[in-house]
Amino acid sequence: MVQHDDGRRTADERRESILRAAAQVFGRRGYAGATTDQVARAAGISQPYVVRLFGSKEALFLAVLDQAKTELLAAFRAAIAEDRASDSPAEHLFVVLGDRYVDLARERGVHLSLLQGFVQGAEPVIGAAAREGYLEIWRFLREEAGFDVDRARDFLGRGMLLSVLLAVDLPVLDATSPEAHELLVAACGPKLPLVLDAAS
Amino acid sequence: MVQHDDGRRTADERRESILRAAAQVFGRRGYAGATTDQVARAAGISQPYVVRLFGSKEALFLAVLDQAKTELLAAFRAAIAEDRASDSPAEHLFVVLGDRYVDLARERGVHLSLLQGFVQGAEPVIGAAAREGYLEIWRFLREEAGFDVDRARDFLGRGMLLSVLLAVDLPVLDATSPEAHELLVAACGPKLPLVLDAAS
DNA sequence: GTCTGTTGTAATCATTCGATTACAACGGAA
DNA sequence: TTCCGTTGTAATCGAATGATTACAACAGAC
Repeated sequence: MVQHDDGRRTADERRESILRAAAQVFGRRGYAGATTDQVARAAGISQPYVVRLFGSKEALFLAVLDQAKTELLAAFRAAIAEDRASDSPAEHLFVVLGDRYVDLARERGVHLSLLQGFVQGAEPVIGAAAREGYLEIWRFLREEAGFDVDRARDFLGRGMLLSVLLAVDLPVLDATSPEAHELLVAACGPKLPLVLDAAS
Repeated sequence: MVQHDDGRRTADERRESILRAAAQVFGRRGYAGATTDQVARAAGISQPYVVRLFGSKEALFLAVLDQAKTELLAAFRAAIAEDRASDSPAEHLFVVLGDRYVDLARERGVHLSLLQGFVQGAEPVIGAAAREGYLEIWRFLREEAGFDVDRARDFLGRGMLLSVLLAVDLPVLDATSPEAHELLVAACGPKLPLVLDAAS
């Protein structure tokens, strides 16, 4: 048209920024609640282009889930590698991985989009992918992290608690509600400030 | 029309059955993913009547959330009353309330609709109600159940874990995946059979 | 029997949203 | 320059959906 294109990117670059934008939008609104147009605006492109680069809204959501799961496991594996290097007590791994999980809150959208996927168990395609992803995380905790059943369960429980607190957006009440603050401290520990300014 | 009405109920009775149906539908599909028509069919009435008896889809969802929270707290308070009657160690309350929480899985929709509410923190009205509900549960654990911060956090973590497992519908993999079974046993304990046939 | 308030639905409306189509602009190769 | 594949959008379509309206059927009061 009138103005020349000064923002041309390769399709792969576009797909990456769409994935980042979609993780935010799906994470906050959920699969059904989010629109491809919201994703498009967040990525700075038009709605039809989002659909064309991923085929469908469902395919985009599956890609978001896969990327979130991949990032999560990559962060965990990196933490294990470091932990193995410095010889620390085996028990320490529980804390180290927990810290990494909280750190991921900075990566807006990882926890939230994963949880939004888990909550879609009734969807035929998405539900199956979400279940498989959940099992993959469980398998990681049991086999690669070496947690026994009880420890893996406790770890997962702590993780689900933090994820739900982020999803319900409890950080917005941190300053005004002492109980909310108490709960957030209990869930995040000393890393609460990090979570709080990631949420704002 | 041709067939005479043989199913007339009072408006309050209708509201109750709509609430039960809506807890199921919203619980499985989520707020945005569920339609008022699906709720209507599940309740055996027409879609416009659902809207008229509750004003709007949003108001219906808020009513579902409130009812689920009320049922949850009522079950907990009943358990505490029984526990206080028989003199049991204070530590035992953690197990007793946990059992009640798992028992609620029989009441299809309580866990799921609550979780679907928590996941809607970005919605202005629903998000605020969900946060308030979450704090109310936390307050209960701290004040009425008398849990210290760590115990309350662990309890809530166990609860969120179970809720997410139900939401992702992991029970459908129990028979075919040993890992899924292991995870379900870890989360439900000996009450797993109860959860499994509630899910089918 | 008639009148009135309650229960309930069929029809329909306006909006939203994912997807499709047609087309434009740019870039590199020949 | 000409051509063609890639990147991108405007316009639009059709289906789904929450809500509204108009109306029907029944129950109880009188």
